[in-house]
Amino acid sequence: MAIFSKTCEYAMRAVFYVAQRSHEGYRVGIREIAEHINSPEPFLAKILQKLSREGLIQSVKGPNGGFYFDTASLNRPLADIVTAVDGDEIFTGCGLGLTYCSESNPCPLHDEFKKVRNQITHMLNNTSIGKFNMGLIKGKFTLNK
Amino acid sequence: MAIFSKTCEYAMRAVFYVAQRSHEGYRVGIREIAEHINSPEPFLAKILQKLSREGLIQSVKGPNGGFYFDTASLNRPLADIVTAVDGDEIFTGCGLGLTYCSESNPCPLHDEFKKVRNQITHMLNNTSIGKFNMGLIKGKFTLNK
DNA sequence: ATAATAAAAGATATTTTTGTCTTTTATTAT
DNA sequence: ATAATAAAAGACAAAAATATCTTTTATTAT
Repeated sequence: MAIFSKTCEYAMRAVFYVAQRSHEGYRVGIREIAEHINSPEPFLAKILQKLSREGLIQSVKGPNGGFYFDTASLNRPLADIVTAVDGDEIFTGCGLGLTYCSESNPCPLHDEFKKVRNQITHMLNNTSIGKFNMGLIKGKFTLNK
Repeated sequence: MAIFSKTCEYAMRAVFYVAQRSHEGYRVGIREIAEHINSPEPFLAKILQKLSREGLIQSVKGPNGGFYFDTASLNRPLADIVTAVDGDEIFTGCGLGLTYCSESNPCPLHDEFKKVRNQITHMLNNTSIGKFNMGLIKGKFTLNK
């Protein structure tokens, strides 16, 4: 088991790729995205449709259409993508899966697990969708395989 | 999506419960465990069978039988349970699900995600199976719902 | 030895996640 | 207006995770 679902992994990779291409002035078709982030094209399409419906990514149909990010969207935190796709369980859930685990009624792992959750929350809130554009353009980072 | 699989959550809760009862000198039947940690009994049985096969938990069949931990097992880290049940992806996997992500070929989240993984690894390696026995006996912690 | 107990093992079922295919709708260029 | 393009939507399929049921095996107490 990975931390994020496949769906969420694909979403994050796609978002970084589209952000980079947006930064370079392009819109990107679903095929190009899927190829570059190594994901199943029709499945990724579903994911991006969902993000699009929620206004997290922009898209236009037709020739020269595709997905892109406007400036406002580029500045959104990655956390918004994760929440849209996987919900907020990762930010708030109990490590042992206990619904009623809380400060006043803690599970054994509560205190230590809170640190993990906080780290994840910090990571996702402090990473904007466009944060890695330059790094990606310069080939500093990988997004496929 | 939670951090750990349902299977793993049940395993961790069960292990803490059995440890506590072991500490009090009892063996515990699968029904009692399932009731106290609020998990489906036959499914939990499968999980404990697996842990038993790997020698992580002790069991005896027949009257007065059940699951328990010997002293050596009580001192094992929770990480061993997680690994047995969910594998080691949570300790080593890339946040974006990239197989070839590494120090030399990092994904955009690599550095930040490493901190998350380290926190999880630390938590699971520094939590022994028997660590919360007294806290559980004194009612300081919850394991059900 | 026998009966009762409880885990182990095997087979099966359901649900969720992941993945695919087809049709429709919107946009653009001609 | 028409044809070409590309996303949106809907229906469907496969795989994995979760859950259940039945039979077998080992142990204990009588």
